[in-house]
Amino acid sequence: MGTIIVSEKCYLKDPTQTKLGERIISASIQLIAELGFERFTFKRLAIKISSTEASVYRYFENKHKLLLYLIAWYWTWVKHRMVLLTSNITDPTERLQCIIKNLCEGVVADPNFAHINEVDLQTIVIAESIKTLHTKEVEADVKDGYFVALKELTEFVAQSMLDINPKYPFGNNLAAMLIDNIHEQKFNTLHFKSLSDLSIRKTEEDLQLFLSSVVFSTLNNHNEKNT
Amino acid sequence: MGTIIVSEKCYLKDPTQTKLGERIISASIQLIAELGFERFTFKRLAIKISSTEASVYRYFENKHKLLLYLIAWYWTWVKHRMVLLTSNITDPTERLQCIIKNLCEGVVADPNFAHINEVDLQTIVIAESIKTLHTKEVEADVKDGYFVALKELTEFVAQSMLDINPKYPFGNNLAAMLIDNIHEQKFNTLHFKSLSDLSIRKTEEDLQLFLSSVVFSTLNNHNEKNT
DNA sequence: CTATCATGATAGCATTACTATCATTTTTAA
DNA sequence: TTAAAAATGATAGTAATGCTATCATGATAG
Repeated sequence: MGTIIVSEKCYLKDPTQTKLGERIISASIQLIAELGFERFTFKRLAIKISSTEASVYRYFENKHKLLLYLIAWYWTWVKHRMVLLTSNITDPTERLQCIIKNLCEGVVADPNFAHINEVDLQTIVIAESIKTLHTKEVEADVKDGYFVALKELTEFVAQSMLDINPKYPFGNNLAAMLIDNIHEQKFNTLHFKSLSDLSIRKTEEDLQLFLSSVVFSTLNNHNEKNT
Repeated sequence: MGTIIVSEKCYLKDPTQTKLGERIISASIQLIAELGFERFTFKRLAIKISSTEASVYRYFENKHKLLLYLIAWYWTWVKHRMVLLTSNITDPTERLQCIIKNLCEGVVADPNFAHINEVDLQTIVIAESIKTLHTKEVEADVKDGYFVALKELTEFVAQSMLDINPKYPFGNNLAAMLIDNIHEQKFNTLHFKSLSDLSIRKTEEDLQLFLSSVVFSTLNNHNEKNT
């Protein structure tokens, strides 16, 4: 059993500590993936887990906070695996290749977390995560630490880029672009096909090809200019 | 007086044809920019223009359709200006430079459309446009033509990229990434600073530097591989 | 075995998203 | 000029949503 620790700010009562809490997490992932965040309500969730709205509110202030929790969990989990996966790769280029490959690939269920369906969770992140950022409260939410997981992953990726080209001035932007665009491209390929040339059969392969070419071309080209 | 034609699907009654329609558009731009789309309601809008909820509903089915209308207007306007601006540039590289520059720059009020505040409208597009795509109904909305304006702009940009390198296989993806990422980077620089290295003083200049380096490096690097 | 805590059950309230109806004003066309 | 038609205003109402409050019940921990 692994443990992913999510900022306490997201919840009123830690859902990992009780049976009900685990049911809330498990069912909300299923429901949000199925209905989309707009149609998801605590009422529906309560019915699904044979509990009550009031009980759900004892764990999460509102559905926005619950979504923040799920997405923070996801990025913490992704970053954790990313660090493990790349820890013994010494060549910076090889490491960044590995990072991009893994970000592009669809996740598979992680047996360490029985009550979390990582595949559905990734579906949620692809479709909904941008909505947690694009709010009027985003600055307060950033300050409150709701996005540390995403920030740490971005910093990790940015650092791996700077390992290849220490003089590159926009590491954070390129890393943020990479992480964000993976979802955009996947989303477009699925739902807005005319904006994408990626093959539907091997989307992830093509995506990796596309994005690593963008990233490495940019990093290397800047190198040339400076040497 | 210019004219921007937006898909009829967006409205029940054409807002450009009446005084009340123009007041609805004008005030909704102001209100959404000010409150954000979530807190914006037809009730509030009606009060602002000294009219009634019922009257607003006679023009737009719901606030989602109104947002689709505003965003379609914006992209139609941007593409229109982009085509004009680049029509007499023959050198493909110069043309793409000009496109990127103009996409990165903040807009200024267009005297041709007195009742539309283009600056506020751009604020809305930066903050909210992604939400019109990330819905469960997106495929139906794409089919219904709500996004033709964005699609046409993307195709135009993609074509300009292929003019530089006809063999580049991901023109639509690179163009979509460019258009989308402009907003993401601006948004991050304003509201999630640790994800961005762009200077706050000259964000647009830096953004242009960053994005044109990404785009041209990618296009040229692919060239090298193929020659 | 009792005090505390987690949950369930139920009620209720304010806001939102929308529809319906009818009165009034404005426009248009004979 | 006037009657019909169209646009808007005024008002009401309904269902769903987001959230809070209260009290009962059942588990559990000291």
